[in-house]
Amino acid sequence: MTTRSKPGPRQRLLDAAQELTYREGVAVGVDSLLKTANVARRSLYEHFGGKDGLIAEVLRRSAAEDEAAYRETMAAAGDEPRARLLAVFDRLALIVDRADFRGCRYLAADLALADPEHPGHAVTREYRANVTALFEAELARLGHPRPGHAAGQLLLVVDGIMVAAATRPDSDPAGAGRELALGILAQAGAAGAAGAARGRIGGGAT
Amino acid sequence: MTTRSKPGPRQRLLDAAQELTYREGVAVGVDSLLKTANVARRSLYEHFGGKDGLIAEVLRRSAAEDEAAYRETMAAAGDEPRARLLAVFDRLALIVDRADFRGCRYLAADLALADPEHPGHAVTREYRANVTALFEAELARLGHPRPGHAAGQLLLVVDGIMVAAATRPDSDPAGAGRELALGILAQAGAAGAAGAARGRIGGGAT
DNA sequence: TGTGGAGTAGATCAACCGGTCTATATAGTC
DNA sequence: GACTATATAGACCGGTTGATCTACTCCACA
Repeated sequence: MTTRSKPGPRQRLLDAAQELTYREGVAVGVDSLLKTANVARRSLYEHFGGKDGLIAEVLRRSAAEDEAAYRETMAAAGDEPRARLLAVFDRLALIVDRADFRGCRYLAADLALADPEHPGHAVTREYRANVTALFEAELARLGHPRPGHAAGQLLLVVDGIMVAAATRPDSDPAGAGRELALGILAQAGAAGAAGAARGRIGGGAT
Repeated sequence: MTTRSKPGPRQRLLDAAQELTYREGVAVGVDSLLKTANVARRSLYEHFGGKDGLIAEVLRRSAAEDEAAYRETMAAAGDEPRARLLAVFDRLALIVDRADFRGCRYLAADLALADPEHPGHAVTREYRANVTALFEAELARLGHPRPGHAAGQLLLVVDGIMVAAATRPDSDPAGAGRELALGILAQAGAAGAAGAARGRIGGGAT
């Protein structure tokens, strides 16, 4: 838009697609993408090979950005693992309350891309694995007895927050989810102090 | 399938659509629905007014069935509210592990139906409200200090289980979710014992 | 100067979409 | 037996989809 060193068709297309596929879903028409990006039809097929390639690339870029945002959020919260993890949920509360929030892009993509061979699925899978690993590292530092399990639980809560925020925003999903996260983190505190006092802690493999 | 008093086109169409829209999403083509149901094209428009009407009706029927399943599960678990609620998550573990599990039908429908005025959205909204109410009633009986809030949390966990099971089934989502549910119920136990002995805790209204 | 790659504009394509139509067949009822 | 409801079969419609193709413009660089 601004007359600033013209970003080039590829960039414009990625920008437009990133926004449109989130707002309207990955089922947006190619024409709509081209028109929004002010890009010739041919450029799409030159740069991305087709709509599927563009969508996959958009998911890749989004995932990289979101992962970076996770890291930044945690970095800004200091060194204490507990504070770093809670900061994630505080940030989630802000995201979810934004007027343009429309749910989780990756979940929507997975549900909308019927073909299980679509390259987008691999991207979303890796994204989730990376976020889980991020959680797990903090939980391990926190001394949680089952960091891998708890990381999965945290991601489950994150997923639940996103879904609840998208489908019934009145229920304060972020607040409810944060409380659940607190419960997960509390197990680390209890286990750290009292060991296996609660008894349920089985094979603690990652 | 059995040659049993021919279910009629309307019923056949509903049956086929209920299965196909779950397996392939609500974006299935009309032709595919008609062919699977062995129903004439015209019958669809006679009975449901169009594809949207059929989808809405399928969602209504599914919601009624699923609500009934919730009630039956709880009824089969006896009278104890805690056992009744945990039975829901035990059943969820079975559902999620079935080979034909493909995520939450209602969430997928909400994400796929771009038009916010689509009649399907009202159905899914009511379904979620009904399930929440079901949870809330048990939590209130359990003496939970914030049954409405906790019910929202339980539904958040249910949503999280469904999403996690659909997107990363290796993470034992049902087990992880059940533990979270236990934590929510535990709050009732703690508050219930103290609250019942000392009198009511604030905000006890539904 | 001029050549070639990149981008644009847009016609065109086959396939498919949901929906309407006519014609025909079947079943139940007076 | 005739009438009417309902269902079937399938041609047909306009619109849209993603994709291919040609023709033209533009600009950097040799």
